[in-house]
Amino acid sequence: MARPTKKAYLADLTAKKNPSQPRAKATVTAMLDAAAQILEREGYNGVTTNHVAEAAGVSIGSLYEYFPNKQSIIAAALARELGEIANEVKASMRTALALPDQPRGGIDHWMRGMMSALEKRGKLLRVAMREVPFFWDIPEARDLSETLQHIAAEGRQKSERVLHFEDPEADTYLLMTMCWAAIQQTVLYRPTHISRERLTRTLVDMVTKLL
Amino acid sequence: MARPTKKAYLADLTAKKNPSQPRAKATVTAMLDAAAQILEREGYNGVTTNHVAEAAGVSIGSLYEYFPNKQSIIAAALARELGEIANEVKASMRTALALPDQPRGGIDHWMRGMMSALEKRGKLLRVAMREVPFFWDIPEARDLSETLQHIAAEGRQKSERVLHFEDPEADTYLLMTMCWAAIQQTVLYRPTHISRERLTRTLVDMVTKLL
DNA sequence: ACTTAATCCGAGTAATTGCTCAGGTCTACT
DNA sequence: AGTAGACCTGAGCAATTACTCGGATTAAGT
Repeated sequence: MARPTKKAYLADLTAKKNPSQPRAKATVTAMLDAAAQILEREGYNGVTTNHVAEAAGVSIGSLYEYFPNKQSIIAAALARELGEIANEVKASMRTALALPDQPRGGIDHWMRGMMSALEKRGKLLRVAMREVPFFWDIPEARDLSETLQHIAAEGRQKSERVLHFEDPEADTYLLMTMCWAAIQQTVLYRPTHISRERLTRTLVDMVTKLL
Repeated sequence: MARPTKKAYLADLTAKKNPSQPRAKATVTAMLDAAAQILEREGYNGVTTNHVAEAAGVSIGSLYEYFPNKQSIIAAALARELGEIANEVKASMRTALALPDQPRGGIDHWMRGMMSALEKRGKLLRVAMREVPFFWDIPEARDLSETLQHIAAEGRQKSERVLHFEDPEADTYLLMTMCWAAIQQTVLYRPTHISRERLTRTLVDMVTKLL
């Protein structure tokens, strides 16, 4: 029945049915592409089911063949993107750890890795985090935060250095949080008068100094 | 004309008419209270004009006597809150600078000041920043960011200390951004396993160490 | 008391939009 | 060829909701 029933937040964000034939898989991909594109261009309230279907080149009925509701479509599109970010960040950490000139070189490489992973999807992420009410209910979004924490802990261990504060756990958490937040801030909400490059260097300096 | 006309983002967020009589002033206050309360409780998409009017104890017609559209009501409610935050943060900085035990004592006081200013309005701010599409178009929101930067620059000057990096301007900007982001993170999106107090101490430690 | 303007009312309207359903078409498999 | 089921269609329903407008009520100024 028509509109979302009052409290629409707890709607299930999971898929309804899985496409088995290749034709259907292509259709679903097209749907996710369309959803992401419209979300990025028009904002959350600009995403309408009819619009998504049209942009994907399918009919509304087909949308609801694979997704139980509008939110699950958006959630799926974002989940896909978030998964890729997580992979890139992980890969970036791996190569960073293999680098000489530790810890500075590693940190530098990693920071830039995180930045570029976010930057590629800057517009979409900005909208997602600013406007999508259930963004943090998407499992992949929570996962990304956790992944970052794990990576940070791992990196600290492997490079065999420790923060010279009282409590390594809290310190790592906070440092990671701060770096991630600063990167988000600079990449997603572009600062005006200071160049990206200078910020990166300063950030690396700070972290290095704290280790 | 019913619904918002296609692209609703550039709608004017300014008030329509100013209340002159005290009765009207009370009415407008009630409207803003209602808007804030509903936004906090129901989320952005839960805010409907009829609902706001009802909660404020007035009729819809009266709403549109003072606001040109729905968005301007929410914007006004948030602007009021943001202004108060700015004031509290400024005040906190003033007393921080007057404290003995600089810089550590000052930083500690200031951090806690910012935290409590955010904490008082935690739920509302969380919704506002996560869901309100035009949040950063509200002048008071931009102002707050600028105010923070000014305060940081001022504080650095007055306490006559400098970051030992290459570029004081970028350093101050970034440090401020990071602190603010970390505070937002911890206050608005409560971290699970680490206590608020420990985070505060760690944050103060870090900043102190960097100065 | 009279006028004028400010303030308030609230039923109604026009547009929007998530989603259903009754049926079509295509694919895989026997 | 036949059939089961996967896949797709799209007109239309039902609910929602921002906003208008004609008029009532209250306050201010004289």
